[in-house]
Amino acid sequence: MTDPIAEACPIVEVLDHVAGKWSIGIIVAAADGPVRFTELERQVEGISRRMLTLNLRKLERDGLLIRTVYPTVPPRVEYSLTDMARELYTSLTGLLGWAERHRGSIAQARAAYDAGKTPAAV
Amino acid sequence: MTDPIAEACPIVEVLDHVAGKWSIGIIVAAADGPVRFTELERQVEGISRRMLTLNLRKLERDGLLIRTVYPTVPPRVEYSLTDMARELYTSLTGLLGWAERHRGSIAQARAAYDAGKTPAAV
DNA sequence: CGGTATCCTAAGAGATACTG
DNA sequence: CAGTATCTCTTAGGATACCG
Repeated sequence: MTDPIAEACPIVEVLDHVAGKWSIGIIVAAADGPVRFTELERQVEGISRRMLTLNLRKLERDGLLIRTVYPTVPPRVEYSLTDMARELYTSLTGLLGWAERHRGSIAQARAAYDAGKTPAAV
Repeated sequence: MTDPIAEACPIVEVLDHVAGKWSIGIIVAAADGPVRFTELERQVEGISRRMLTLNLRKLERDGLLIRTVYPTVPPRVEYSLTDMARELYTSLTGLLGWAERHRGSIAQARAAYDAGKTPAAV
């Protein structure tokens, strides 16, 4: 089975974890150095505390994030990317770049598509 | 705002459409030529008819797929990638490659993570 | 500060019968 | 063949109060 489609299927599981709405934001936010929980909460805009925690755990479990706890008086927890995640970040930026370049076209395509459907409410 | 995080946020919307569990499979399946509905139903394994339709519409709306209907006696509908989508496919293969290279490590990381948590049920 | 725990709503997703 | 319509169940996700 060198068939790319057959290969893709289980991989999509992996991608599902990695390319999730929030995962990408978290990875990007952690890309340039260790980040603390509250920093993430601020930087990954729109995320709720719950979702942040869940995604953080998921990424940690998948071996993409390292969670370091400093047992100081005000607790300090830092998240940093593993090498694997850094490599992913590279691929991600490709995707990010694509999205950036084409989001205008996508918005236009949507508008055009909708224009051809909705007003047909004869 | 050259801040990559701030930039990433609206883009994630785009990615959300494009990097969805099924979208990737569909794009990959359509990458090497026009594909028919039933072909997709078979190739994107595990997808339900409903989800296939919904995702197909979504991708068409975003200007990533072109839907061509041949008004023949048995209806024939073909889906093919737009140039934009082909470009995306390139970025996607990068991600796919990453996932392929690391899924073993990810599985291991998961096992290790779980091993350190679950048996602690003292 | 860095989370859990809890509650609730909306969206995602499967199955499948029906239709032009 | 290529969908649509429906029904149902499971998650994703938001809000927020509380705790070590």
